[in-house]
Amino acid sequence: MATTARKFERQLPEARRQALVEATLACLAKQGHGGLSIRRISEAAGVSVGLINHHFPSKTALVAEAYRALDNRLAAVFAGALEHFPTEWKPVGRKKVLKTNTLEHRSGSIRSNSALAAVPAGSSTARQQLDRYIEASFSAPNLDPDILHIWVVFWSLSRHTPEIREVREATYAASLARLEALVAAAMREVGRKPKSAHLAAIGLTALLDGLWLEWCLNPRTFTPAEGIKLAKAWADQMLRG
Amino acid sequence: MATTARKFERQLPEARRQALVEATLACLAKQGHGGLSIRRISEAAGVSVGLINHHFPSKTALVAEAYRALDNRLAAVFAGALEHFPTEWKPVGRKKVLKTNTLEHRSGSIRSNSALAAVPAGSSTARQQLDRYIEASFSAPNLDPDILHIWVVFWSLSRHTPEIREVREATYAASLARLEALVAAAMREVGRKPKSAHLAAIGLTALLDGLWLEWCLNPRTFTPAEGIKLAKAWADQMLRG
DNA sequence: CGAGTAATTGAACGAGTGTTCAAGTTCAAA
DNA sequence: TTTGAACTTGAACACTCGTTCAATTACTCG
Repeated sequence: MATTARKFERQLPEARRQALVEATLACLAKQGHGGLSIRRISEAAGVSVGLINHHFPSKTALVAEAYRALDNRLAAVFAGALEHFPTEWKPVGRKKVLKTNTLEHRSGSIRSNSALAAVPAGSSTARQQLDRYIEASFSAPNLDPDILHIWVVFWSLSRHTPEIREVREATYAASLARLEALVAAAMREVGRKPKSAHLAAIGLTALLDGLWLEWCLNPRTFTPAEGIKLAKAWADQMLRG
Repeated sequence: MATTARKFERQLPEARRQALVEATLACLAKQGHGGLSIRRISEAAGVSVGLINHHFPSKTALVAEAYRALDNRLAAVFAGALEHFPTEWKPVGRKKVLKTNTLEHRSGSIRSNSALAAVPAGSSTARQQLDRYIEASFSAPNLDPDILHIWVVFWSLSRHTPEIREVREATYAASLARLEALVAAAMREVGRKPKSAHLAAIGLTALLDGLWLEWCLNPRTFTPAEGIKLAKAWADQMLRG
């Protein structure tokens, strides 16, 4: 009588780890800091409480992994948004037809950041890519209060949890380096020396983070279009000196 | 035999509430989110666990009160920084001697925000006050990683805790209104209509919050002087359009 | 001084925490 | 079909959590 009724399904460690990371992000999005409990996460993943510590040395390690996963996803979305302007040398005088479109993202795949790093000096598209970057910051799937709030929780954890702090340090440095390269390229386009690119990238990141923060806590404060306007105004000023 | 050895000291509810709020902020600064426990706070305040719920209906109410207290303190520091430029009509051509000084603040007193609201249209000091505001953002006692991090914890709580959310909403609105008045006054000084003052104030607040966030998580990213430079560059751009 | 008010204590409660680990189950390889 | 490695379970452990409340203490007022 129903001898084939399995009580659970074995999975490869890699797949299970990924599912647990996904469940962690889901709990975080739904309940914020309060969602970060072994029992809530294991229930969301449909597994028992003991399984988490079989695949991760500690809860903190799982959270750190979730941080990395979310950052990878964000970087992929940005890279995808930038790829819509191919970084070729030939097609220069291209009109900005794509500007008004809502972006479409492949949200799953984790792709290399080569698109940003490969921005050639003097390319006529760097500024357009910068605009793309800004527009992607205020478009789906990034502009989701639940998702944005996850960053706030990670930030609040990073100060007193070394493992989380290390992830934040590394991901921030990588993200800043990519943006700095883009800013430097845009500066060269307008004939400026990219001396201040580093600080300018820090400022733009801070502005975007600050707008994200406010918008996720109260989306009625400003519209996405206004956010884009503010960030582009910053970019303008950046490129003028 | 020492019959006068009191086991505890009675205090007026108001004083005790204030002490508990202070202990809450101290725990928050020292341990972040993990410091928000009845036992830790009561120990820091030197009282028993039961006393908190005698003076506050719930832990959340105490945290909300601590939020309000911290915001009041911040507003007082800003108001104090602005008062160093008296809002008189007479002394116009004043040189900017005070620019390089490190600020001194009276950190305790909670004063009205009339200083900011009273900025007269066409006053020659509005832009200087704006600079003062920015400088105060990156000077003691504001620029303390432990203190700045408290804001991050409050932000992380505000999304899923209605009582905290209400405090954030109210304090943000008030702070934004003050800054907007200052920005509008500075715009009028340079002959611009203050139409965009509201959005500009949102942007400046976001930039400052974003810089605070990054600096408190990793003070090595940029120096306070660089933070001031970035914010003033934003102000410049703001006043040009 | 003696009585009343209320600030304060601290044990107790029930629920939730992350982690451990022996026992059970699945599935691929022999 | 049997073996065995390891993925999975869930009870158990030793906490910590916020809150309650009867008892105690301090101080004021009459």
